[in-house]
Amino acid sequence: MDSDDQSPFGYDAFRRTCPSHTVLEMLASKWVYLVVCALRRGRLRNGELARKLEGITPKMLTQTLRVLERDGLVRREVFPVIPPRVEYELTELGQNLAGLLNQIRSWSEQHAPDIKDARARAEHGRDLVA
Amino acid sequence: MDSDDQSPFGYDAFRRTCPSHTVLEMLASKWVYLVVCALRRGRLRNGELARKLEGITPKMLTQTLRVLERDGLVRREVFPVIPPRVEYELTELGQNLAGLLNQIRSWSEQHAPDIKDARARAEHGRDLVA
DNA sequence: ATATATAGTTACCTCATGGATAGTGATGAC
DNA sequence: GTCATCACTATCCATGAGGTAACTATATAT
Repeated sequence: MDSDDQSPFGYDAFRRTCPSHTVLEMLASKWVYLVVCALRRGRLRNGELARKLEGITPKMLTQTLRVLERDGLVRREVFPVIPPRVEYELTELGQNLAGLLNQIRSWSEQHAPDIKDARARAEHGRDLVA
Repeated sequence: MDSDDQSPFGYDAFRRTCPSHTVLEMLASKWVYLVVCALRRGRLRNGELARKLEGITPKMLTQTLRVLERDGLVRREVFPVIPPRVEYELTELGQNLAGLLNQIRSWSEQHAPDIKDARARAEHGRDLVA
């Protein structure tokens, strides 16, 4: 893909026309990555998710799941019983996204050390730079 | 890569130990994607970047470039002349990141339509769902 | 003397994200 | 009657990312 030239520059154009923006915006959300990872192995109930995602509040869990559902990445199934039972699972699209997350993780595992090194060099600053 | 089980759950653990967090955090920044794309074709001066990235303010341009420089993705070269001349270019690591951005764009181009469809379905809501 | 060009700073303000906390509804167990 | 369970929902509030606008320094050109 070398068609970078047609890419919109300027943030407004980027947001309106570049598909990457949609995805990046999702991934920027604090819990999306974790929720998708948690669901990779199969369907889970709300409570199971809440326990698995240590530190998440019910509000953020629901909010995240609603966004994911709206975007077609997660399927929500409600069992009309009492007490309530609700299960969540990745759709095909969601599993596909998990694949992208693997690519990102793979890149990160390869290169995060370089970034950390650069940060360390920048932090200790010029006392080391002759 | 199937080693999802060792992945930290809970946001704090994620942040401290998962390399993906470092990268995702970067990509969440509003201008990083655009700046890296702008520099893909070669080095540019500050003013050239400012003109290319329609809508960016000098503050955000500098801020973004400083972060990228600190993380070893961008090299900054200062020419001691007046008026000042400063050029920026991607490091090898930065070009590598551009590769990841291409993967993300590729995925996005393939699947963003599905996401948009899902959103449209969610918006018009249940009046269409029998 | 004044204007211009370049590459930034600096101070201030706004608004969205997300955290904290408490409340809701329905039913079966005790 | 009331307590527990489960899956939320509602409300308020703090933090920080990012926007706005004005200011800086220096040498050359006029």
